[in-house]
Amino acid sequence: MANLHPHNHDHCIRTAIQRAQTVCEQQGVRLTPVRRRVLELVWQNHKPTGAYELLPQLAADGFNSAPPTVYRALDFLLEIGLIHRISSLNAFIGCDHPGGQHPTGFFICTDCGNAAELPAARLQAFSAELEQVMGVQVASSSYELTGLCGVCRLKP
Amino acid sequence: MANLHPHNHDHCIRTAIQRAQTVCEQQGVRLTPVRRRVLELVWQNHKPTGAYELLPQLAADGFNSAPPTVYRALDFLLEIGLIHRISSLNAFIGCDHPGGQHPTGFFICTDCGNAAELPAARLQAFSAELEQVMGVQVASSSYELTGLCGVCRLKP
DNA sequence: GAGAATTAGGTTATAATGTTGCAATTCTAC
DNA sequence: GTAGAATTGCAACATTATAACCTAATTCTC
Ligand SMILES: [Zn+2]
Ligand SMILES: [Zn+2]
Ligand SMILES: [Zn+2]
Ligand SMILES: [Zn+2]
Repeated sequence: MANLHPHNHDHCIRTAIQRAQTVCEQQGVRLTPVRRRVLELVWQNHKPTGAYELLPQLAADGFNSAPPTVYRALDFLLEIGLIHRISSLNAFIGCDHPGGQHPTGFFICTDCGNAAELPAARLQAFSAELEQVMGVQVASSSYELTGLCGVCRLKP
Repeated sequence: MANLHPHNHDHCIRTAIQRAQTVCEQQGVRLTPVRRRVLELVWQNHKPTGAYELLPQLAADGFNSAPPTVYRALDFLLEIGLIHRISSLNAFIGCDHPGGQHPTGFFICTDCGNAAELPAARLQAFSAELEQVMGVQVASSSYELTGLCGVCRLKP
């Protein structure tokens, strides 16, 4: 929602990094320079970013830049819930409200490319509803929507 | 649901092929031998199937077997809604109720590997709810759940 | 039916995405 | 400081998907 409208994005980045540091301290894991830089790069905008897009950017910053480096950093960030993977795009995006594991859910605008996280509470409720109806036990879920965001709907 | 329990699966396959023929006639497109065989192979069980798994099976049947052949057939079947793509698995699975375009939604059991399509009406309702709440216009959606199915929950 | 237009398939090569295995280094805890 | 764990560097490789270009089959138009 907010992510789909113009805003001070530097604030998004700063907040994301700060939260990441907090989360890492709480969980007793290390936000090393590569991991931190990968997180910043994923947060450079609200568009899902491919792993291979990060390689040259990391290289430009003097970091090692080979697929395993990037994937290890991404796996780490996924593991502790700082980013999500958008599997329909083979891409990654920063999590808006890290701190606890929660279902992956995004709306992605096909016009501007921005993505916004879906309200976790509703996802949770829907997942619970389906568990009931289908008699299954859900362990993880991912909901990916595409279409036009509020801004792009009103463009010429 | 039914797909997750033992059943006469030959019936599933026959039904799927019959429906496919109907859909293709209605839409004025051709269910060629390769396309038909790929559909049968996708329906050989209720587990999502990777494109490259199909190659040797097609070859065994005397069909041409190169990636473009399989991907073209899969693209065709996706296009007219006879199969779905499970992007978290890079795999494909037959559609339970083809005939109209509808959102992709599956529950995949992490123990037995079987997948069952989610109730389309509920997916539709949830998508509409999110459109309202977020002020966006949804064009396509995909919901992928994993966990334990009713059968596997009760195993030792 | 002949010829043009469209659609489908064959073939080769290559792009894009993601992983494995192992050695070298850095960090942590005692 | 030293042992063990975690992290990184590096090279090769595996998997998934597409591009480009051409031939064959089918349908359309006359
Ligand atoms: Zn922002
Ligand atoms: Zn999130
Ligand atoms: Zn069946
Ligand atoms: Zn379906």
